[in-house]
Amino acid sequence: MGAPLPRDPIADAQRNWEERGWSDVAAPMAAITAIMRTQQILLARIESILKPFGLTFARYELLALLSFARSGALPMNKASALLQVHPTSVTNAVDRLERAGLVARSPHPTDGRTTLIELTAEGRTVAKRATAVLNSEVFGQSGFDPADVDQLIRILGSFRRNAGDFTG
Amino acid sequence: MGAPLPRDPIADAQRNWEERGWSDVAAPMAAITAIMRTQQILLARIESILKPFGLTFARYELLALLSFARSGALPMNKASALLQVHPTSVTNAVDRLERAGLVARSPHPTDGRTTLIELTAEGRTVAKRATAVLNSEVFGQSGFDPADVDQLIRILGSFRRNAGDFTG
DNA sequence: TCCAAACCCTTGGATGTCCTAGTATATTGC
DNA sequence: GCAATATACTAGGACATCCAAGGGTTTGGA
Repeated sequence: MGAPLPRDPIADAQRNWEERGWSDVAAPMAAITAIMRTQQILLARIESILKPFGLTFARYELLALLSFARSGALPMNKASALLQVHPTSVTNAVDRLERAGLVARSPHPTDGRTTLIELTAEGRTVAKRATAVLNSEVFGQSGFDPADVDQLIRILGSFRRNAGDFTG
Repeated sequence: MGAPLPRDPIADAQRNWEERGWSDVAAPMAAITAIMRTQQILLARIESILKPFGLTFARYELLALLSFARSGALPMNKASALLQVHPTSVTNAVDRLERAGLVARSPHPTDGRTTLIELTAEGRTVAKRATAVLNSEVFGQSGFDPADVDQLIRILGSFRRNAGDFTG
């Protein structure tokens, strides 16, 4: 977006917090703000990698999820739950993926309320290729030290559990 | 959004990656996905706290930034650089904050291209109140262990530096 | 001096997310 | 068996983010 700043703006914010007498919450504020910014950076990287495939991260996540489903199909509400996004976001993603010919909607055999999303052959191919590039270009060059990756998984996993994402 | 899942969907994804022979990138994939999800959770918490003030996180960040500026005013491009967002996002936020009477645009005294954003008296008051609630309700109850907060600041700070956010 | 290049902000368009409501189908309870 | 409640998906609206383009202002080199 722009040239690197001469100073870390989040560290500056943390100092500002401390100077105002909010030392007790300055560090968590900095950590949370850093998570926000890191997500933004990672998302931009991922989207730039997926752009040639005509995918966004939201659509890729859905494709990837379907590719791991035994039957290659999932009910919309299941996808919504597993991806932890609002049902309308799934509707949106499926609309676009369907128009691109990567997934297809089909009625649930026994529950008339439910719609199944199924990968098409092309969808499976695109998912595979996109994953390969993502693995080599993003996940394989995450910029995180291996030990730090473990720390992140542990810390954020604990946070997500406490936030009510899962119970396991 | 929904009830807690019986299993951690990100841990499942990591297992799926490993089973497909992508063990070398399974952990970074899980860590990155966890960052995405954590950001989503935190953003939702913050936005729900800010809603009564008529603010979103993007607008709050701009208000907070202005409240720490010596003169209480900043050029748009400076705000864009410090918040690390696209200039059009700042335009958008300023439009809404200005309509709400919390900031005011004024021409730069010497550079005709530049627009200064300035906090109004009400903007300063709202920023102060919103910060107080955010400190007590979010940052003060982040759900992160203090030691983990330090880890996050270190790990993500290093990542952001490597990503080109800052050089200091 | 003067025009091209650089810089600043805004407009318009595409996407994603959530919320609220509305329609259709299932399930439950009387 | 039928009405009330719950569940599943979709439509429309509000926001935020980014990109591409356009119009105005400054700067800098020929």
